[in-house]
Order: sequence, then C-alpha cells, then structure tokens
Amino acid sequence: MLSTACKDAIRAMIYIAKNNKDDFISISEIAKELNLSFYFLSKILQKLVKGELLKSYRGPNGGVKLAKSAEDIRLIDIIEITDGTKFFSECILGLEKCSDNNPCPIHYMWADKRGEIQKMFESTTLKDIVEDINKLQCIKL
Amino acid sequence: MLSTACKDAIRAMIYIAKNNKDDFISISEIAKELNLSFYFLSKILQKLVKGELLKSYRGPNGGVKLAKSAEDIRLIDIIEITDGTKFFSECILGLEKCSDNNPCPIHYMWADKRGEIQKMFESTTLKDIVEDINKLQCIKL
DNA sequence: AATTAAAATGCTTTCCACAGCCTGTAAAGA
DNA sequence: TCTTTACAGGCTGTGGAAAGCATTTTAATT
Repeated sequence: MLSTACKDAIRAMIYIAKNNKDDFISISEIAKELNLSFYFLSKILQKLVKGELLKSYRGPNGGVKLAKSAEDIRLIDIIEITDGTKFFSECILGLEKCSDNNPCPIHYMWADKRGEIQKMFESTTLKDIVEDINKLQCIKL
Repeated sequence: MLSTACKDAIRAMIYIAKNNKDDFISISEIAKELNLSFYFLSKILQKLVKGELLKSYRGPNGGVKLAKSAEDIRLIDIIEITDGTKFFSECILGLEKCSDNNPCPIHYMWADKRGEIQKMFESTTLKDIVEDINKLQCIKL
C-alpha cells in the first residue's frame, strides 16, 4: 500500500521527531539506527526537505531537523510527498472511469474504507506518535 | 494495494459470474470485453483454475466457468490466490518484528483498519456483486 | 484422420521501484 | 586557504511484475 520509500520516510520522521533538539541529525546516523541504505534514505529525505517538512544543513555538524513543530506534521503530509495521493482517490479495480457518479460494483464499499484510512493518516501527527512511544512499549523502529 | 493481476482477476470473475451459464466462456472473449491482454489474463485465470475457483475446458467451445456457486466465491478467495494474504498480516511500516505483542508506534490503528478491509473482502461474494450490478447503474468493467 | 479451436505452458522482453555508487557543492575549522 | 564533513543530485545496475510471443496439448467437428 505504502511504497518502501514512504515507509522509510515515516520511520525516519518518527526517529527525527523523537530525537528533536536544536541541532541537526546526520542522515548517516538515521540510516544506521534504522538499518536503511544511506543513499536511498538521502534521496527520500531530500524530497521531504523540498516538501518543507525538514530543514537540512550541509557541512560539519550538518544534517536534518524538523522544519516545524511535531504536532504540525501529519502522517498524510509525509505520504503525500513520497507517494502522492492517488491511493485515496483511485478505483480499487484500477478503472479510470470509476467515480461516485459512475461507480464500479465495489466502489462505494471501498470508498468508505479508503476514506477511513485517509482520516487516520490526517489525524495522526508526529507528536501523537512520539507520545505513544513514550507511553507504550514499542519496538525499535 | 491489490496487484494488477489481482484487479484483473476480480474483474474477470465478476464478468464470468454475471454471464454464468452451463457453457464455458472463452478467455479471449473476456479479454476483449474487459480490454485486457489475452496472454496476461490467461495466466491469471490459470491460477484461479488451480485454486479451484474456476473450471476450464480445452478445445472448441472451451473456456472457463465458475467451479462453484457465485455465492460461495468471496473476493478474499480471489485475492488469496493471486496476491496471497501478506497484506492482512504485515506491518504497515514493513517491520518484521512488529506484532500485537510487540507493536510499532502505529500498529494498533493500522491493524484496526486492515481488519475492516479484510472483513469487507470476506463478506462480499460474487453473488452480492452481480445483484448490485443488476440493481444499480454500474460502469462497464 | 485431418483440421480447427482454445487452454496450458515455457521463453523472452519491457518497465519501474529499489538500491548503490560517484561526483558536485556548501559549510566549518584549522 | 586547505581539508574535512555532509547534503544534493546524476548515473547505473538489479529484481520482480507485467506483457508479449511461440509451441504444446486437448478436444470437437468435418
């Protein structure tokens, strides 16, 4: 459902939010901690920088950090930048002409579930997740 | 979410169920009607034959037809054969160690939605869909 | 028996997400 | 100013899904 790039992006953003301070976190540190390819992660995070969820800084002690408060970054924002929003509008059977006015046989029941998933991603912020991590016992990202 | 092969399989199965009679429907007819590659569709339907959702017959007037009543074929059956069931058990962030006892930060909210989708596919049969098509105005598959 | 229709199957090709590597560029520190 | 650090971004390789092609097998019809 989510691309590998998107999953990695979410994991990285959670890691960054959890360790959010004034200084920058290096991409190589994140890649090591999350067991990801440095090169692949670099490109994903570049997208998030362009999407204004992250700020980056080059040179020694450089890295990335959140561009805004963790409570202002929703999961859907990360998904939109990495995967786009096709998933939340496309027909589950891949029919281009399918829409509310012109439904495929399973359009309505899918539109319902799809909408709930979208709401879930819209209503969850990085702050929520970090708080949950501190409350619950969660596995290492 | 669903692979192209799975989407095609569902569309084909709906078409077959809608036109279900005693005689066999040729794969080339289905491919033409649904605007699919004959070769690709052949391979998908072969899987469904092996999975015992379809019966096939070679030679003149051959083709495929449902192996059982339309009310005994659920969408989840088609999905299991073409894509497997990984989707309904895997962590949305791709973490192997994630489980109910050992959750990732968004495990529970995802497990909830995922379960609803699974129920949707489990509770929808080809008969339900064909009835809906006859009742509602649906687009061409 | 020969011909023809249609599924079964193996082989090849195409395409894209994923991943890795290398160079360019910005910034800090000596 | 030179060296080092670290993000930016281009280029290339790889695996699996999707798609196309060709041959084989089965069965009906003439």
